[in-house]
Amino acid sequence: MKAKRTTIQDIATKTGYSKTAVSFAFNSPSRISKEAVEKILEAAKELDYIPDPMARNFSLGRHMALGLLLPQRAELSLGNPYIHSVVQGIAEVCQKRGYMLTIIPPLHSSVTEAAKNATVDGLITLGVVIDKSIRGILRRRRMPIVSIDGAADDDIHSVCIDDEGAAELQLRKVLEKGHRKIAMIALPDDAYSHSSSTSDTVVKKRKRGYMKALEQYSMSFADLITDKAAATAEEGKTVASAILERSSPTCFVTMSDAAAIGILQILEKRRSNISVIGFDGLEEEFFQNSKLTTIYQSGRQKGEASAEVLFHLINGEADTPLRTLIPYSFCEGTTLREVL
Amino acid sequence: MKAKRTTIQDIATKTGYSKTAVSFAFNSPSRISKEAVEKILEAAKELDYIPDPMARNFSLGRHMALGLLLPQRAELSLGNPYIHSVVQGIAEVCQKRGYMLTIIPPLHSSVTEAAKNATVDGLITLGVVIDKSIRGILRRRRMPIVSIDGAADDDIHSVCIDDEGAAELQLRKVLEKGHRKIAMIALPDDAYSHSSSTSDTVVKKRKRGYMKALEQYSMSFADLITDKAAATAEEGKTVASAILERSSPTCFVTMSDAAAIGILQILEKRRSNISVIGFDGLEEEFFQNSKLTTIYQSGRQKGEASAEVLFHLINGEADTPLRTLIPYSFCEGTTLREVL
DNA sequence: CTGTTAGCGCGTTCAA
DNA sequence: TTGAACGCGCTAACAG
Repeated sequence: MKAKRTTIQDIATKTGYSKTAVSFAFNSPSRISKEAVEKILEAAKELDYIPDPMARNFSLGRHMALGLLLPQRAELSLGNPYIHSVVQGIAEVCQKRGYMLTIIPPLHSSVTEAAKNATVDGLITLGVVIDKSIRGILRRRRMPIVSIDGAADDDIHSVCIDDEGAAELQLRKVLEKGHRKIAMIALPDDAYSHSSSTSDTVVKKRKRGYMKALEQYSMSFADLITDKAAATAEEGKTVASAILERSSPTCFVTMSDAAAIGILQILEKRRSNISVIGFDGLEEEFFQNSKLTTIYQSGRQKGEASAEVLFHLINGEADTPLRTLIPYSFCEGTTLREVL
Repeated sequence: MKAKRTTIQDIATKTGYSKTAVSFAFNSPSRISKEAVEKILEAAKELDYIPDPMARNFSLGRHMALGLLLPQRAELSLGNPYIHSVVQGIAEVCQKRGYMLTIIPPLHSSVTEAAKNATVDGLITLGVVIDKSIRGILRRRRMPIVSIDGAADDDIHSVCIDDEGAAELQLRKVLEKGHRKIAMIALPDDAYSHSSSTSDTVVKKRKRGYMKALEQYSMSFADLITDKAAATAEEGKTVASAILERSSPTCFVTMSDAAAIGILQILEKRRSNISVIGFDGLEEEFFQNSKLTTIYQSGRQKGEASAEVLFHLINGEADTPLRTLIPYSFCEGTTLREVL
């Protein structure tokens, strides 16, 4: 039926050389005579031969690809501009090294299944996803992994910011502006991983930071209106509407810009001038138009750093740092106002 | 040195069954006795065995991955939010089918090389990249391809909008508002592909649309200030600065929001209220904060449609439409003002 | 230095 | 339920 691809054997047969010779002609031309190389390459051209990269990689025991394990459904994960900037960072480093970047959505809703079937040389995870079963699989598959924003209480290589410090800064800015009726919108902690309940997650770290800030004003969590929202505008809207039903904060503090943007939309609709401060920060260019006050962390830098670390691990370099810290900064916008 | 992964052979040896039996235990348990399945799976657990997905895919002649061929360096491609939404759309469909999405940056700056080495079941391209050499490679590799925003004068499956109509609409809106001193910022046409010079590219189609709109006002291209900019904020800034040096348009018309945003930044800095209209449209949520007036096309829909078509091709379905048309719409913002 | 033989990698599948 | 072949290219070891 369908004509078969030409293989290395076809070229060998056609030229009268051996498969080995053909392989050499492509990969180490110096290993055989100039004449042979020429003949072989010519025959290859005639027969439309291209070595199959899959067979090649299989033979060489590699994939030439890094994998990014999405913690949730693709719509949710990739809908977050922060995650997008991480993807960008990883892709840049991959490109530099001649690698591809494989985005791996949960398989049958299971990150574990996805990890089993990933055909890549190493994995990067986003958020808290590395539970025991996944670690087991990766160990068995001898697949290196780097975690971005993962729990920090284990021996997995990770890249993150000082979440505690960043959160403290975020809330302190709010308190400095005089806000006292504050709605605190956290990220759901254990959305993906159960093991996270005992791990030191990003959310927990940030809460410690909030606590520190509160203490400086002799306040505690009990003085806040608290709720949760995943990092999507949709959830931000929902939670903002719910909160405004039952109370009237002067400021919303969120753990993601995505949620903050949803909240802003609700506020705009109501012509309310309640303050909002987000977390993440969009990349430079697209920043300016949205004047959201936020804590900026560079997803791109995180992506780059994690890919860099992962390549170290893949190449078996020993001196790879277990933790990589990325800087953060307060980014002034127009959505955090002084309380009069 | 490093302990080897356990293979199917290890399980076979340990249980006394054959490789075949082990394979069946995993893939079609009904083919062998219940007892055998149990023993084998238990042994597999003990020995920490997981079938190697690469070997599996190799054997089955597939990859379980779709590829997205980036037309330019990753920073540029992925920096464009429109492209990001395309990625999102593709990823969603991949997820639904249990596939991965492999992002393939140009290899050694060559898209052709990247196409040679892509280990995927099919490719999606963005913009004009399918020149002769790439087509040859894909033909030899028997790799199906779908082109988004590609030239439409060939036999490659493609997904696009009615660019001519959309461009006409865009410029007509501008003319209706009374603008006559218009700066038209096109996309560079043949940035990636030389063959495009004879193909009916997106840029050419849009120019025909502009022409139609101009004719309705008895104008021609000669009445416009024209220039080019790639789809990045950076290039938008550069070109805006250059144009403002030598002339004073009342409106900038661009072929990408990315460039439009750069232009807006320059105008804001100058406190100028020159109008701007873009092309692409950011996804819903993140739209509202940037009030850019633009022609909206859903990158996500394009991504979904192209992946859907590609899966049809991979599965050898015959009834696959050669052209898929996605809708577009005018999106009112605040950056296109009436000329007094 | 040029070229070949043979076997590997790992799971799948046909014929028995 | 199994042995052997297969997919496709790479490479150690060896011969001239």
